[in-house]
Amino acid sequence: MNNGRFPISLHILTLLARAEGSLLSSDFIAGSINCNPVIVRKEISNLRNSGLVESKEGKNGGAALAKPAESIMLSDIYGAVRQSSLLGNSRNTPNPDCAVGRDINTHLEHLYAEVEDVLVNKLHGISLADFSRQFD
Amino acid sequence: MNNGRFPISLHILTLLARAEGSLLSSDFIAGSINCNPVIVRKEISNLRNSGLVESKEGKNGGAALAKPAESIMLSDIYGAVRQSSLLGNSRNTPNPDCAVGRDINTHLEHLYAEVEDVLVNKLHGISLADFSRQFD
DNA sequence: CATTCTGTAATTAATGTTATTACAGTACAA
DNA sequence: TTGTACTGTAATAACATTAATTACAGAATG
Repeated sequence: MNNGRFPISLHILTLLARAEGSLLSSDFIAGSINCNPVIVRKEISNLRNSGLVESKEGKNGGAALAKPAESIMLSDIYGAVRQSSLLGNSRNTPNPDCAVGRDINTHLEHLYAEVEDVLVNKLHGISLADFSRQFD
Repeated sequence: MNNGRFPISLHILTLLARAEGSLLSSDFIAGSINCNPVIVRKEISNLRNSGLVESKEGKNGGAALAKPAESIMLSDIYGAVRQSSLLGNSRNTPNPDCAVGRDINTHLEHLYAEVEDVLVNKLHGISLADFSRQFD
């Protein structure tokens, strides 16, 4: 994952945590992140699917946390945005006639699972409340 | 890091570990990875700069490990290829007039440093010898 | 019922990554 | 001493991914 989705989602959630329940519009959030509001709405849509955020349409609509910031762990955010393996994958399928090429993807997957496990454990120890408290 | 550099470098090094000192050509290695030999030469050049590999030009040239596979840790490989933060960065600079926007990059950096630390520790516990033994 | 907002699709623009081409230089071996 | 088989590296092109933009239907409010 080397795109901006994790930091953008964390930014959104930090703003929502600090808004303490009042609805924030995608325009306002985009103004803080300095990105396009459609990107914000897409990320909010994703966070909603993960149960972290709820949103309201129409005039005076916007988004708010779906549960207390104390109970949202950074690992939840990571899980919501994760899409590819942490340390990358080669684009081509390795040569099956080579002892290393044949099995490397299996062993890589195993390694990545182990490594991601320690990362997720670490993130599981930090709540959104912890993170957003730093801005006080 | 979401490109293929880590897996490609690990693939190269695994082949070299198993070659036990005999030189492998970039063409041979590229054949196992199934990528372009120039990519292999570039990665080898990078690994050489990190002191993990040595190579010889000219006829019958090629690459070999610069030190025993037992003393090359996966964290060394990670360090050799790492170029961007693990969990990504937003492309735009956030709004400095917003309490969150103003400080989020500082807090993100701090978080990333902590998280990367546990990842590197994990990788530091696995040697290239450990990894390549799996292919026996 | 005009206004302000979300939700989402479709397109374009920007960026990042890998492949390819090209060629100079090195080492070996006949 | 010259042909051959390699590395090293730059420059470019092809491809993939990511973010921005445009467009518009639909929801809630006053």
